Amino acid sequence: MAKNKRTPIDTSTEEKIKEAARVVFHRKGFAATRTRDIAEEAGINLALLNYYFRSKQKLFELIMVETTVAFFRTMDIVLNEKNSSLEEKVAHIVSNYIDLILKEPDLPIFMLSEIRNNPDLLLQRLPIEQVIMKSVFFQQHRQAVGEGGITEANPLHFLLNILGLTLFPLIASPLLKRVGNLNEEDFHQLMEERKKLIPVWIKSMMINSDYKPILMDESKLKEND
Amino acid sequence: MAKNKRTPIDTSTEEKIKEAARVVFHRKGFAATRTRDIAEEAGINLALLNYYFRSKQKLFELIMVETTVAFFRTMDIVLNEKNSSLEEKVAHIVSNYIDLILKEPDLPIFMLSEIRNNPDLLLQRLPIEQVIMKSVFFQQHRQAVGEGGITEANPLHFLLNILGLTLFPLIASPLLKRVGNLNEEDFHQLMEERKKLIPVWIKSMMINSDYKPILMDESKLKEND
DNA sequence: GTCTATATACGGATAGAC
DNA sequence: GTCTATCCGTATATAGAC
Repeated sequence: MAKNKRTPIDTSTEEKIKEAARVVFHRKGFAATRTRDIAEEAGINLALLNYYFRSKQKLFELIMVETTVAFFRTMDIVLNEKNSSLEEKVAHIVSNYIDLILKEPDLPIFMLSEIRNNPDLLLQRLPIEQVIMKSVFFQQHRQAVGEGGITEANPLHFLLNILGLTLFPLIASPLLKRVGNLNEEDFHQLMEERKKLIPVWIKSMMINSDYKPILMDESKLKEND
Repeated sequence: MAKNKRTPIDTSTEEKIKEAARVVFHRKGFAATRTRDIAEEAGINLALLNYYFRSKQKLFELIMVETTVAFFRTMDIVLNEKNSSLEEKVAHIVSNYIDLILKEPDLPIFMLSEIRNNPDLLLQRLPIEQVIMKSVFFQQHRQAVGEGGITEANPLHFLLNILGLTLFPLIASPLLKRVGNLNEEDFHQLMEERKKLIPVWIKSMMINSDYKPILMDESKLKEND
């Protein structure tokens, strides 16, 4: 905050290269990306890339970390909302991820590919485990299970189901468009439908139909800001 | 069949290279794979690769086509079973894909990555659309919708839900293992659980609970062998 | 900071001996 | 068919002028 002296619209060369690198790396992955592609995308000279970032590898790691953090922040924010019910959180996760990935279609495959190539390097340092397993979301899940409101005790199944229903069509979108003969417009509409449908499906598959929404935060969770 | 004169256990050099190429391409993708990696994996000399397959590109396309065909054959066989109900087909799809991908963990990300890099080349020629949209599975779905047995009229949602619940945990397995602190054994067990759970979930989320299983083939489908 | 020119390394592919 | 040695294009990275 204190030393943030960048221009409001940060169109500096360094920032242009970073943005271009993000786009190209996301689209083609590390190995298939040439530094020339990035320079061209950024509209700058190739030598400047090394001037600012030393190497392709260093630039990539920078992008990779930023991307991963951003991806999990989307989840972190929703999973730890203080004033929403479990059902509301489900709807938020679905909606936020659909919006995010419709805007950044290359994000999931990029992350999954590159994490696979470097499983430890990226995952060992980030506190993903903490963020998810100790989240308000999981606390609420545990509480609902205790009260007989949820039929499946393993919270991983619960989260996997939400993410599977939400992310899989986005991940497999090239195939889906081909199989269903959908253009971009149709595909977006299908995903908008799923924003409404998935929370309903999750409810009927995992939440007892006669369970009263007493799984509000008020009862158990303290707001310690 | 007629000209199949290969040795029973085909351990020929050509076959060794192909198998090695399959493994390495699946693990690292086209761009990150060096022909030297394949040669090493196969335990043969680098020059032999070009002797048998002319180029890295040609070898890759061979592997890619074989992989894609095999992947969709798994779906094709189940989707067009003549003597199974819709619910049975759901269970078969889930079980078959879980078994397949536990054995070949790199398959999904490999296919999705490479299809993305070359959307037309691979998908335009294969009759994926026909296989899926005109399958017995989809006919049965349509019939069940007509009889009020299924609540969601769009068959794409139906198939996406099955595949999303099944494939997403497999696709995201490195992340899942980290988040849930699962070793390989735990992970396999989780997927075995899902073999049983997913068909039940699908039933409760998309199939009317009081729907009689009259959606058998006998009534409508002809066996025209 | 930004450019041109170039050094250096790496990977795909082939020549030619065996 | 299989090997060794090598060629050659391409991509990363740097030197050095401006």
